[in-house]
Amino acid sequence: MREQLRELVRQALECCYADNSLTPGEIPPYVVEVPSQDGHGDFASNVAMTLARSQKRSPRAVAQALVANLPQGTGILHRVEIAGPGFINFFLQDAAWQVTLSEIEIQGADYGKSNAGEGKKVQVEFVSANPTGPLHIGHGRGAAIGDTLCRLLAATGWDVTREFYYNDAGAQIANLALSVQARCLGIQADDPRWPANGYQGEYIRDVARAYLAGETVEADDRQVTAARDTDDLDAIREFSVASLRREQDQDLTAFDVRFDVYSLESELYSSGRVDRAVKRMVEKNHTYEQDNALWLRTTDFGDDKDRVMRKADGSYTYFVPDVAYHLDKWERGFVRVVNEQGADHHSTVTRVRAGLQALDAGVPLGWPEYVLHQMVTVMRGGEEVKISKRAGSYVTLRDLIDEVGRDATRFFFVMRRPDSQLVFDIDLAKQQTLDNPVYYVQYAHARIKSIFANAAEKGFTPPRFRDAAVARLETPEELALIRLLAAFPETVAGAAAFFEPHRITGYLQELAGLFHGFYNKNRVITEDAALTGARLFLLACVATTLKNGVGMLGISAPESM
RNA sequence: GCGCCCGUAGCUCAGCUGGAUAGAGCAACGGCCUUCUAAGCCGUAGGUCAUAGGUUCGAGUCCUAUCGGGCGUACCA
Repeated sequence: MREQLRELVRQALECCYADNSLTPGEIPPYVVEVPSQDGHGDFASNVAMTLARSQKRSPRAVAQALVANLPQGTGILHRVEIAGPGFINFFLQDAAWQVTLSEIEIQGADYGKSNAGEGKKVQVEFVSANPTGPLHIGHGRGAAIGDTLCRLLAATGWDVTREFYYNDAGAQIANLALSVQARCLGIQADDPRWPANGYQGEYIRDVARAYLAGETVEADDRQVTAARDTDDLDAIREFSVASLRREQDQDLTAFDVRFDVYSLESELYSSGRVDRAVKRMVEKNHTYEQDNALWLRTTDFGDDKDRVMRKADGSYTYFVPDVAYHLDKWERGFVRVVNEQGADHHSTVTRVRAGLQALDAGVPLGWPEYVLHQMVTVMRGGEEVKISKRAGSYVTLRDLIDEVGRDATRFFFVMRRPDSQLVFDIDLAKQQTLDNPVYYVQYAHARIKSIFANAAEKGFTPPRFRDAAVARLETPEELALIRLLAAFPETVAGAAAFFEPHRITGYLQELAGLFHGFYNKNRVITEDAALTGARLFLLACVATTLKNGVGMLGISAPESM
């Protein structure tokens, strides 16, 4: 609907240029939007104000010319007015909205989808936790945002690959192996023989026990049987990594998050990709030697100082394999790559992009894209739940899922802009009342289903569009609902384009709110069969949209609650 | 010190990439209800958009500076 109006405005503008009622020129950037204020029409455009300057005429005069040239007989416009400083307000015929309801029926589970991606390949890397412990709250937010982004991108026509990257070989993993080995040998954390900076969590004991018992563990991307030999550090490492990867997989599965591809940092080295990338940067003259180290001139690409690539001891700094990894992503054909990470990794953004430019491989500026989420604070009983990884006791993702449920956890994690810090109120998330936004949204869906069940007992079923007297839908609540239903596809498109899942939770809360308001004010099942049918049809459209919306968040739409 | 993010109602947050009188939920206050889903519904009040400048027809939104919070800022990942 919005697009149709944009098109009408464009046609009017070209007519004005053609008959010289406006001085011919460019088509300026302009918007057609839903006004925030009731009484300003169904849609409004600022086009006249953006043209006023170049036309050297007042915005209202420009608007006059445009309105005079609006195409006639489209059957959707009721009236048009010029208001305020020069807005053009469009009032649509009620019948124009009926198209929306027809569309929802036709598209069903696909309503809300669009095709901006045109089937092009996008990769989303998220979570990417190293296998040194259970997933914590921060990973949970990343998992929820990343997975939702994948669903949104898929819904807007992208061919999405979900990828998980981790390190199974570095210093932290060696530390993990030593910690498990110590537990195997019965060494306690307060023992002088305990490894420096060893992992003290209870889960380390579990891994050690399983290793000694000769268990076999199977993760999504690897399977290992314990060698039971406490001297074989390599075997302990392999087993520990597999064990913790399996733990993470179980948590992610409980969260309904899955990956298509797992990538290992160690493979970047063993395959020679790291060396190849370094060699190429050297050949392209973006590096220099100084103080026994190899430096990348990242200042050529917007960094505030150059960065060391290869240390005096011959090993690479952390961003080098990251550059090699992203070159690999590029060579795999992803025209877009999105990295979802905690904001504490933001320093890598400039370096990885600089490294890719230094490779001169045709990678566009600003590739890859990043979504960095801020910290999560967990509140219970009005107090902050302290997270202490060192002590080995902290709120894990699994704890949260077990306590408040998958749906509520996911909803809360994506409810805020990734950019802003998030307060996770456990008490609110658990509440079975309408104060809880998840409950509020899901209950709207369940309530509609309940009404359908009630209607069925009285012999009513929701009709097909062609049999529904949709013209009978004329109360303010009904019209507001239809208008909001019509805005769902563009809301999804915006959320996907700007990587902002919270637009979906906001939309769903608003839609649920309008529905509950409608419900409280109007009876659905009445003696008036035609009106009852029309309302049942409307509610079927609301239910479809709610279900599609929560589906994009990976959340269920219960039939009853 | 430098970089990135944030600062909007008492609290938690929106504000659709510069538009009209800045919104929602909770809490507060006032009323109604016992009717398809259940303590629910309606209404009222609440603001110098951190501060000060700037850009322009128009700024919560863009620019500069300052203040406050978070995260980075190692030849750690």
